[in-house]
Amino acid sequence: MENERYESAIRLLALLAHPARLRILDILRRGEACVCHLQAALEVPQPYVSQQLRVLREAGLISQRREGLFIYYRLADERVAHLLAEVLGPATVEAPIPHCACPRCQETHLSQSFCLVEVN
Amino acid sequence: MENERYESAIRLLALLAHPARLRILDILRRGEACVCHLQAALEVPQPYVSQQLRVLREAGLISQRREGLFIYYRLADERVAHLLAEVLGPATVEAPIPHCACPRCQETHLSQSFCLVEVN
DNA sequence: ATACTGTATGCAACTCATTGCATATAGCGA
DNA sequence: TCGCTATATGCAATGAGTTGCATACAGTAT
Repeated sequence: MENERYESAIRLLALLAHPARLRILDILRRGEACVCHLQAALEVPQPYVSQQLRVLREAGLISQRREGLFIYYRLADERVAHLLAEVLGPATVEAPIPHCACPRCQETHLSQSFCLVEVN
Repeated sequence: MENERYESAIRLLALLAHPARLRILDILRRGEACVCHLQAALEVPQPYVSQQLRVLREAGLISQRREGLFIYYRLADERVAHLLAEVLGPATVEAPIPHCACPRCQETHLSQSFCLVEVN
């Protein structure tokens, strides 16, 4: 079928055309993030985040990696980064997220503090 | 609001994530086309085509031009061509459309016949 | 005027994704 | 083993877009 090209494109576009999923992908294009991180950024219930992550995962757009209790997600489809750049512009620097408890965020907060100290 | 960027992107993506609209835009990126032309290509009722054209028009993605009874539509937003190239690949040559009655199609059919004659 | 053709509009019915929430699972530490 | 935290799943209710169809409008020609 020739119109498989259309169907495939539509599946991809429809996945991006969603507030929560678009924000998730926008965060992930800056690098890995755990669920609690995404939850803190979106300010929505955790099951809701997991639900959208499942949709994106089953579509092959993201992949996951477990590290203890935490599961880190990342982009798995390079088309996504291109599309995001097209519709959102280049990736922006991560805005500070109100209290995310994951170890990675703790590190970031620490290193940021250190940076400030060093510069001063 | 910062998330106006997201909303605007979502509106655009959602407009493309639709079988009829995506095909219409894919045809229009090859150049102008009248409604009867699109109708013949999609093989759907004419009111259905006009309806989707209205959606695209009100979103500013396409513009129109009247010529007698015929109304020719064309892309009006250059982001669309970029996005289509991203998700569909480069524009393909127009496949022959089963009997479209508009003058432009008649011309095309004629010139194609002439071409064949010349080559032979 | 009238008839005809190309295109647009309005609206109801239906479909399907979205969302909320209760609950289940997985790993870790005591 | 038990409790705790991070994450996942299932399912029902809601809601928004899609689709079909009857009809209206706009040019053109006779």
